[in-house]
Amino acid sequence: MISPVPAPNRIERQSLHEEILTRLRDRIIEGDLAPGMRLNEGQIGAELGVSRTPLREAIKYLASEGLVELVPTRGAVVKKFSAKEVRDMLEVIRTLEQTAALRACEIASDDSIAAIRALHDEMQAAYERGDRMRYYKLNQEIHTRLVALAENGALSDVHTVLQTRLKRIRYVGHEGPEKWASAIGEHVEMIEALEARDAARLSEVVGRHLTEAWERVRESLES
Amino acid sequence: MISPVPAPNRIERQSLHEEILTRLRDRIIEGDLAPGMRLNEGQIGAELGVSRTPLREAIKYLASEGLVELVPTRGAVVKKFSAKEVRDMLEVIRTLEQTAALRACEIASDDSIAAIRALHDEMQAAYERGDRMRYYKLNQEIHTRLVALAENGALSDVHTVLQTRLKRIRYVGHEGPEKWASAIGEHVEMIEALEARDAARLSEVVGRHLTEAWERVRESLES
DNA sequence: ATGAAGTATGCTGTATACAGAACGCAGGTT
DNA sequence: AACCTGCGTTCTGTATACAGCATACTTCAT
Repeated sequence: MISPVPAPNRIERQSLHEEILTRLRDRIIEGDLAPGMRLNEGQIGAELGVSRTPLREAIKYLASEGLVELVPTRGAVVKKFSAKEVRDMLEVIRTLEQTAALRACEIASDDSIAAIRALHDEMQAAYERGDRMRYYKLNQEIHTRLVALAENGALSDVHTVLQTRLKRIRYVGHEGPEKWASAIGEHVEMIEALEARDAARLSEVVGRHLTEAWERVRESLES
Repeated sequence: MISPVPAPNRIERQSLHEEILTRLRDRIIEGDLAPGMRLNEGQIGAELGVSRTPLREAIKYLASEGLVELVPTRGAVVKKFSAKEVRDMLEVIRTLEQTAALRACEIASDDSIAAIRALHDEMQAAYERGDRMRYYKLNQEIHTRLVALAENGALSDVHTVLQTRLKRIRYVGHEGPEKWASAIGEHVEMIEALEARDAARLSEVVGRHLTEAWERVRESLES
């Protein structure tokens, strides 16, 4: 049972469809709404304690983000990604992060790099504690921050969209501690290259990191 | 006055919000809905002859595409892009097209390249006729096709989104026949490099083409 | 027993109705 | 004259109502 939205909880004057949007995204990423599953508007609306109108608006937004697919007269279905689609997305992400890496080495301030280093240390700590969720979130955050260093809004936008589409899959793909370890090693290299402003090396490591990411998730996908 | 949607016109079983989506996109690109303009749901709904419900759904979709911005309790506003934002988008597009170019030289079939050549010839003809709209549409189509050659759905997706965001601006930027001419020249080079499967050259030309594109539009933007 | 046709139910797609917030205007006060 | 204040209008945000399509089930015929 999902707890309904408490009325005066949304102090931020956040509109309801926006809150629903976040909730649906989370439920998809967590796998509560599994790929291929049809979204029954009546049922989900009841679970969330909202009417179908703002719910439908949130679904349309998710459709544009690529997390659900709209099937005419049959509503929305949680998007199911093929192995090729995942690989394609990772390839685009690699290109985007490499582009960001080049620019980051030119313009990134010491402080912003230090902030990423701090996140990395925290991530490593989470790894050693075995705190999977925290590790995972920090991992994503580091990649987001790296792209942000390029100070290109459009670049961050498209990167975020693709990262969001893959969140569910990569979350599953990081099961098994041995997979965490290799990812950590690559991250260490990334931070070092960044601190040295070594664009070529950073680009190389980022590329390798995402190739490895593909290897980590590929087995969890049927072609 | 905008002609309302004829009821049985949508034979394709296309849902109404989808049709509205296309219409709104077109009106934004054509400048009928100018940047910064608020979208009055009542008024636009009346003009299109539809109720607010599907209209709002279409607006949410446009928001996710980045063509409009949602302001809480104040509805949607047509997104206004700064010079930097435009430049950033063009830079990402350049990266994407270069990535596509590399892959395209590896896997593109003769037929698919010939198809692009045909589009180019048609575009040149439109140029010589002075048919601006046709020229413009073929120009966009050629770029879309080039990216499609890479056979990477995610790549095409994000490219399309960015291209759509810039459509209005690039349309305006192509005013003045002298600007057409330079763009045509670059296109000729692109096709030749593609036919020769010369990835390095193609990537270089694509990069130059988009740098030029920035020069063509920059003056029409205030910083 | 199996297949086809008709019916019944549930869900989506769209319209309408209602509540609440923001903006404008008028009138009064300093 | 400028500014504050209160009211009214207009618009957004959400809920509800209704129509039409799709699917599943039942029933009948072969």
